[in-house]
Amino acid sequence: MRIAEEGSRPTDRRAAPGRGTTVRATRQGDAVCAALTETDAFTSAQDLHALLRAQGTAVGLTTVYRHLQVLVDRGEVDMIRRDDGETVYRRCATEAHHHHLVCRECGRTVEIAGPEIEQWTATVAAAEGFVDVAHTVEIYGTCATCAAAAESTT
Amino acid sequence: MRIAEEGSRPTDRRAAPGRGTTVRATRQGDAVCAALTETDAFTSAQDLHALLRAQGTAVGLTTVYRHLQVLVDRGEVDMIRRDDGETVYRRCATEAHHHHLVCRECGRTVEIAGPEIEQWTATVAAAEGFVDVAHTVEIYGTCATCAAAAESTT
DNA sequence: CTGCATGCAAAATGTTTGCACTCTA
DNA sequence: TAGAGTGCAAACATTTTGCATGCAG
Repeated sequence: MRIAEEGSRPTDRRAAPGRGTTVRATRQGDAVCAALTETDAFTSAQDLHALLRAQGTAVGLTTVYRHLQVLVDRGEVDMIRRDDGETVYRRCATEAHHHHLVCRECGRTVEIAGPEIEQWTATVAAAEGFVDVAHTVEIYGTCATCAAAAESTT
Repeated sequence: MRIAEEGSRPTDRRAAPGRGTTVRATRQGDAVCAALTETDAFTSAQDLHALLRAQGTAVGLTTVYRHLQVLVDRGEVDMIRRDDGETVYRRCATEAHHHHLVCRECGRTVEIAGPEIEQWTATVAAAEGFVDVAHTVEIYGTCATCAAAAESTT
């Protein structure tokens, strides 16, 4: 069993809290942040890159990845791995622990808090003697809008 | 937003129910099944391949992937995507819907049923107007054994 | 001016596919 | 013997890294 080695590298740099990506304000950094703020859906680095490019803001794919990574490390952005393997990112309203209800059509996402779930996972894990517990809970479905659209098409 | 295209290809072939991988019994197919049955942990195709090879059973990596895919399609094997991107497989006791409590050290897994979770996700999704709902719930932690081992090492 | 940030090209992963060959039924 | 199964090599897709250059502070 392989465990991803967590880099304890000196990424201790912290920029002006509130805005910004890394220590410096750059056109690219702002662009990534902006693009991420504008969309409500979980977006992949590739899509984000294409989006920026189409929008006229030229940013290297590498740079997009790097900024996303920093934002995730900083907890400003949520990251989940889609079933097809792509990693998707989203700027969530709360930095507190929460889960997502994602529309599999349009990607629109609703943040949900579930005290009962936290409780349940903790209980279950404890019952089996597990410690240092974490969990992933994501709900996928079709939102009302997309369902209606599909309906009218059919 | 890209949705993985579900192959509705003519994989309608069904072998003797109970054992087997595909329609024919082969050394490789049996080996993959056996290896999967022997371990209690979620295992990646790569690890499974290495395992078989080390064990003396030469099987191509491609073949391992193909058998795993078939087994998953058939519902005989559970598949989840690890955080680091690798897809891991496991033969579960029940083919019914359930979740997993996975030890992040040794990979040992406990299958858990959570009626309250099913209930909760359905309720939450419905409240937001989502239909055709599915969910993923996995709990990760360190099992008692591994925790004890870590303890004595420290 | 200093050195963080950028981005191209190339490497690394993990997984899938084309195709000729093998072996089961 | 027919064709499912196998496996090598190559294609793929996504993400990461090396390195020379550019720009913010």
